[in-house]
Amino acid sequence: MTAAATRHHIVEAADRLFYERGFEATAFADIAAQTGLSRGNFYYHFKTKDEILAAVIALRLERTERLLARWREEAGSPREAIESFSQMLIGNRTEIMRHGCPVGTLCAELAKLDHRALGRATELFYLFRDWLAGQFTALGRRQDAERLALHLLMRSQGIATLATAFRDEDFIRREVEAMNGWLDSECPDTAPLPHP
Amino acid sequence: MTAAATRHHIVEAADRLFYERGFEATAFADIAAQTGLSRGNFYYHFKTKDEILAAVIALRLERTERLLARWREEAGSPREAIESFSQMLIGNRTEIMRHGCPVGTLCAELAKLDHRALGRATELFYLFRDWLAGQFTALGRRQDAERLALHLLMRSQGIATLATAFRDEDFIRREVEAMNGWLDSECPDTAPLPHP
DNA sequence: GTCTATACGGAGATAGAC
DNA sequence: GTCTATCTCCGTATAGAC
Repeated sequence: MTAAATRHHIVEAADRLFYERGFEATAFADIAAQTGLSRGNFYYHFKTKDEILAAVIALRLERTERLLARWREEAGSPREAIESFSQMLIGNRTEIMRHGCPVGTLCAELAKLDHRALGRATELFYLFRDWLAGQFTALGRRQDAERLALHLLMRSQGIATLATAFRDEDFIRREVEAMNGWLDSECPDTAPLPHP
Repeated sequence: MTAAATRHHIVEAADRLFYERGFEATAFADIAAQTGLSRGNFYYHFKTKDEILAAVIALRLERTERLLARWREEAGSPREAIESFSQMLIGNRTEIMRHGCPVGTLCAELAKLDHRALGRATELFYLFRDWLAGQFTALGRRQDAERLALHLLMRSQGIATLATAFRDEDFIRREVEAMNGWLDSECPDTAPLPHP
């Protein structure tokens, strides 16, 4: 295996563990168990645990950019693109009920740790915000596109947090419905036709 | 100092530190520094760190019950009582921007740790939910009181999470306004009169 | 009740063989 | 590049003096 491949392997395992258990609670031993590598080997690829965190955030940023690009390509309209966002909560409901939103929980943990990487992690939110704002702009809401985008982000975070505490799948579905209803009321001309 | 007083002193310090830094990231040494007690002394009052956590959650449950009772007493109407809830986000904005919501971030951390105390921590959410549902019932919305209550809780969590990541006070104020606007639309007959 | 001293394990990190 | 062995520090928890 090449160095780059091993490195990527480590980052992928860390990515999942940081999400499932949290950054601090994840030990090198956990990553070692996941990857089948020895602890000592990590230090050939990363000098510190913080460097692994930085690589994980970079990976998430790349993936998020690709995801958003795909949503835009596959959507027939900005409205449909936005609904890809809200549908994500349903598609990922199992993981969300167990570990919350990967972005929100990482930022929350880093904020408490007063960790220097918080700013970088917040970039993940900015990606979603700017992408959503772009869709609202395309819907003719250029003036308040950012406000609308942040409102959707806010709702997604609230849904994820409560879903984790309550472990309630119906709650997620109901609130995603309400989110789409809010979209209808804000952008009525884009609302999908009701079923006949 | 009596044993009960010392115990309470420990729990209060742990309460603050668990909120500010998180449960796992808080060490006995931190609590010792806060209280002026020695590490060894803790074990006279609590057998394990988990017992301190249980005591912290119990303290928060008591305090929350008292807070909700006070809100109800001081409010001139159920609608005013509900607005005490949304106003809390503004009153506590500084702490929220630094450490998030004490309830949401604790539940999120315990969920990731797969900690047995998660259920007990979730009781904090249930207190707010049931209290809010009670206000909606008093407003004549008995049928969907719980749904409305969870929606408000959801928004409070989303606001807190984004406020922590973005460190944006204006965002909080704007979303609290939107929250009150949502209240107006759901319970129009209770809406306060617009300023003349 | 509170202290000091200490056990014990696990964390991140390093050194050097292969 | 990857391993094993090891270092050091810090975490929770215990023992026992006062």
